[in-house]
Amino acid sequence: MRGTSRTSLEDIAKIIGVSTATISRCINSPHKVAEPTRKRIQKAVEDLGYMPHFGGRALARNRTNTIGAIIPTMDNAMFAGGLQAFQDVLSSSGVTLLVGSSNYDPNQEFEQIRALLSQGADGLMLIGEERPAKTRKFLDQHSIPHVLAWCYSDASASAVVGFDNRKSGRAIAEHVINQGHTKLAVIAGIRHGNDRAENRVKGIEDAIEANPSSILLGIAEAKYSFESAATALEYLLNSPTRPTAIICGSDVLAVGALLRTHSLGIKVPDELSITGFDDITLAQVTSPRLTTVRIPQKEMGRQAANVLLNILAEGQKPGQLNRIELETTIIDRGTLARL
Amino acid sequence: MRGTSRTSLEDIAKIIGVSTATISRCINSPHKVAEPTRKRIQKAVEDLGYMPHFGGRALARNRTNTIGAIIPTMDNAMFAGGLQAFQDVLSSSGVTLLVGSSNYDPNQEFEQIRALLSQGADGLMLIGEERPAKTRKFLDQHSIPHVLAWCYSDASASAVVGFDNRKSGRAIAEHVINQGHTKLAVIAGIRHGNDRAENRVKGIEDAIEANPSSILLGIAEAKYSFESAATALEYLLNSPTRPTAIICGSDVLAVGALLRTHSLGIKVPDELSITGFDDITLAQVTSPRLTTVRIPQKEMGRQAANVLLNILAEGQKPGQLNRIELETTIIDRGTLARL
DNA sequence: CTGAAAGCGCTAACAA
DNA sequence: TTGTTAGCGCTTTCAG
Repeated sequence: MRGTSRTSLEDIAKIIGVSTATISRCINSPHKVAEPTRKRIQKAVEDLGYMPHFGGRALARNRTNTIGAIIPTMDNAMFAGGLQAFQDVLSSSGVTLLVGSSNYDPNQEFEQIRALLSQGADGLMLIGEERPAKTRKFLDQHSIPHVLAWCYSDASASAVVGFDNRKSGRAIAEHVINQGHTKLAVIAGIRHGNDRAENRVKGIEDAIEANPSSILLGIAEAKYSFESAATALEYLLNSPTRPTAIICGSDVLAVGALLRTHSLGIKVPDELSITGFDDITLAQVTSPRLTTVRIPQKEMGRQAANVLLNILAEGQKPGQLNRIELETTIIDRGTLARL
Repeated sequence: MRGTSRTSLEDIAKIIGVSTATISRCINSPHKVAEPTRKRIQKAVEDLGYMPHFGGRALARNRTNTIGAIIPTMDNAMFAGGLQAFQDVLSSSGVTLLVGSSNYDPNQEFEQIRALLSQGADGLMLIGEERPAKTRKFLDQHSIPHVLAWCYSDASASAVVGFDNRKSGRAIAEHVINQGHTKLAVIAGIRHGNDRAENRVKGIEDAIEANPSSILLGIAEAKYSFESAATALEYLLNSPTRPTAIICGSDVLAVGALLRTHSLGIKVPDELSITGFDDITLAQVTSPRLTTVRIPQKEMGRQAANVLLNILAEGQKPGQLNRIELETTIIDRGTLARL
């Protein structure tokens, strides 16, 4: 129902008696317009609150200065920081960000991709590497400029800015083992269709394999909710041999588990160690505060934006590698005991 | 650099030998096209991965099925839940959501409004009531359909779906007073340009005024960060008379204060009570868990979406009131002592 | 430095 | 049921 009264270039043109071309020029490259004309135009534009019509512009220019990002969820703070940084960089380059969320569902992700492209997104930021062939083919077929974040692989055909989940999983597990733990268990996110969750577990398995004294007593998958993690914890505690450390695939899982230990009267870390992954705000707030793996969210967002802007500006040079690997760091706080 | 190979209606038209109009029809109202033609078209569309060009469509239809939302920050979980709910409703009506963030800055908000409208947003969701005359005039002048959330006022000229911050501020303060506290202090968010923060404080003042036995020892403003809240806490604790309860304008502030009490060796709630506002995840996780005011985020998001879709569909009827007031609830957990 | 005019891809009358 | 056609608002040659 809008458009009833939208001011168009032509309206302004009529009012101040110049051609639409001149006004367009004045808006896009002011220096190409004579000083007095420019002044007049700028005043009119200001007074009328003129905004260029996006559709018209998109049509004429064949690009939109818009980038889409699809994250699995907005519900917890997981992706918020990275997205904010991503957005900040884009804004300062005059690019608008469209955000979609997929709810961790590959089909929804595909639909969102279509929607955002249809909305005119010039490029995309996607989370993680794994997606159905259908989606990959689609991106490929239309040669959609895109960058993957929250993951890293040398083999990626796409531009990628992130960290190696497997390596990080291995690092935290080794750290736990180095503290003297041998009986380990894992609470992982749902791995199906989620390479981050999957690879973190693989990394943990790598570490255990490399340290024959340690054993993996069990892996429980849980949705990213406190309740679900708590259930997983109880399940793991009920195994014949009780683990001394539980490595969690995310902070939300770790905190869910930790909260349940409180109500179960289990002392962390004295009786049980718990580690997280992500280092979201939550991790600083629990008692004891959570030992976890810090992901360089902000950095990732910033760099991903730069890489994508770069691809958009220069085109994806065939030989060019757009892969940036960032490091994660283990943040030692209070939930991991030295045995 | 896209568009090199975008498939257009015309491409398809040529290939299968029908007019662009028929294809357009087939996409927008399939029943208006004969079965066999439809099949052929649908196959071609599928095969070629055709996506309608948003700009062209926007231009021809003069609307975009896109709605914009501008929230103060994506950085903490404050608005995430509401936004997710908002988005869910929109998606199921085939409307795309554009998200912008203003960083609590009225000027940035204004710029974002322009950007989103320029992007073709048919309507907007904005947080809070207070904004510069310039912004209000702009919305008015262009008669932009919009809904305000996170606030409520009978007097609002705009559609509004939210809760009365002042009333809620009063409610939590009265609750604290009813627990026997008389010496109160407040850690508020930055009130300038933020009516939610402002009104919460006003509500607290209302309660104190209505209960002459209680006194307000101080108000400290803090940015929404732990560190900043911690500083505010120390400031308040250093006043000649020490408060027994600190009412905070948000959970982030309350948790920041609470964490500092830990390092200060002050026992909460025995030596000091603290209350929050929002009931974000954080509040369930601290020790003790935070007594706070729950905001019906999801409900607010859902209803705001419905109101806005309704306005868009029917036009803003002059006499019609689009105001929905939701209730907040006090969640009693462990940081408020009975004296 | 400015204007005229040709589209960009799509939809919506209107005709056939 | 389908095709023809005239724009939607903007940018961009190309002339002047």
